[in-house]
Amino acid sequence: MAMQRPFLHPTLDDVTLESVLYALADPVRLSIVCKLSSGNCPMNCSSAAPIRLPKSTQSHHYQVLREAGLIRSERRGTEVVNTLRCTEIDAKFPGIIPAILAAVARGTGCAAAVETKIATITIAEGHAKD
Amino acid sequence: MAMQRPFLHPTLDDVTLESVLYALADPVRLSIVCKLSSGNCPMNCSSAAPIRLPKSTQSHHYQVLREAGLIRSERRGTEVVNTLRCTEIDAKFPGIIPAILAAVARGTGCAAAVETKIATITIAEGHAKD
DNA sequence: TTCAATGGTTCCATCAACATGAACTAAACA
DNA sequence: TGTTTAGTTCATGTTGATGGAACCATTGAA
Repeated sequence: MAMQRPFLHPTLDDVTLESVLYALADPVRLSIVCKLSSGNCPMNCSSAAPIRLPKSTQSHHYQVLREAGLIRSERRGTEVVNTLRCTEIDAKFPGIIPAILAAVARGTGCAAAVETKIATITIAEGHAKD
Repeated sequence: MAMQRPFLHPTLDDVTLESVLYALADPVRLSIVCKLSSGNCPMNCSSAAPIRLPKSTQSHHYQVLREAGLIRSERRGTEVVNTLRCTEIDAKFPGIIPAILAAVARGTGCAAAVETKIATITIAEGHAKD
């Protein structure tokens, strides 16, 4: 049985500012990074992503984050655990990640809204089924 | 004769972290912001954009920067002068813009490569004509 | 006034990249 | 050998970047 394709992580040299900014410019991905950052420990994909997000969409977002150099992914049995590469990134681009996370934490960034929005949709669907 | 359509600038409240990051995630736009920042004075579109960039492309990028809240544009006769709204943005999202500009200034960001790339193309075209 | 030059904008087509639903796969375990 | 779990891959509609062509407003000269 063929081994599953391994994950590719860019070296720090290959990480570009543009890719990092691009990866963080999406509310879902920003929310994932925030959750990984607040958890401070490896998290599998489902637990770090907003609830009720299609798996394919999750997989895509993790790929973007991984290829931008923001996270490191490792297989553990059936699941994939992800950790932030914040320390490395902060060594190359000092201050950027902390400033962004701080903005989100203050509520001026709207990553929190993703959870709220999805919760709202969930509620609306629940009502629709009534 | 009809007045030219006025520019629309978002209020600081309407500026989102995601839009700001998205706008800065493009090498051309990042290069424009750097040039405006280093100049520290209003600059018209052509002088802030990388050389040899088609006018329609410039126009598009200025629109994205304007709608993200990063620049303010005003008509002065036949030209449009642009200024950074860094002070405002920095009040809402402290530290982000300075950290990004610092990364570019150190050469770890690749916005400078835009000019280099275009200069290379220009040289190559020059050679081709020989 | 009329006319050309300047500096941008708008429209359009093209091509690449992203988001997501449907179908598929590897690993773990009964 | 099922069956469940957790992600991946494929196919497709949507969006964004790019750049050529045509257009518009302002300025300055004849």
